Amino acid sequence: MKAKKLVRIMKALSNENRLNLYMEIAKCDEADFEELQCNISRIVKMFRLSAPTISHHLKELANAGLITTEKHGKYLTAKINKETVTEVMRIFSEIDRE
Amino acid sequence: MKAKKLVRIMKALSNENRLNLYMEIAKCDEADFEELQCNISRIVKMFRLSAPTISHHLKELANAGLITTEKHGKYLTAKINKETVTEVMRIFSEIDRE
DNA sequence: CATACAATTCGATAGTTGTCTAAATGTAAA
DNA sequence: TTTACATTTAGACAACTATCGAATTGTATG
Repeated sequence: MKAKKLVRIMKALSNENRLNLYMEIAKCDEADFEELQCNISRIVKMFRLSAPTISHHLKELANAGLITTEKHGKYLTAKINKETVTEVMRIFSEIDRE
Repeated sequence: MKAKKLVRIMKALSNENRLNLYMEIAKCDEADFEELQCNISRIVKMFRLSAPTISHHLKELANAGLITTEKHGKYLTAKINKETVTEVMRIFSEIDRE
């Protein structure tokens, strides 16, 4: 992975609210009924942040390749992009081995 | 690991120069003669950044628990804190599994 | 169609960060 | 002890970011 891409990933996770948002999305992935759980309007209610702010954060997470989003009717759902997780792990595991 | 700690780690790696600095220190760890290789004054010459800026970045990396530094005479050396690497990997591997 | 609600876009603003230069401090060696 | 060099501290400033409220757009449903 290019350094710039990794920077974008790290930057996306370097804000507490955005990191929690990502973690919350990760939790959903675990659950059986994704559509129900990872509904963003539900998340907007959970976090003490305005809808525009959540929308902005989601875009940054998506932009970094950390999540993907899908629109179902008027609702938005998000899920983790595991490929990116794997790539990040590979980088850290190399550092660990050195 | 607490979210706040992870945020500090991510923030430390979210700047391109600081990430490259960290990677460079990781490379040193690989080499046989650490003292020679990871000398910070050498790194200051490598990067197109002033000494104060490098000093500032090193402090942030150290503050996040990503590196440790040691002073040998007038020289400073740095090395990767592998414990932190392991912790970060654990978090990502959990996300990967979900 | 009109209403309600989800999400996004826009524009503003306070706070944070990366970087520098200048000055200070620490340490080795002449 | 003077000099030289490594590093840090302090202070400043431009650029970036997180957040909001208001306005807009999209979509389902009464």
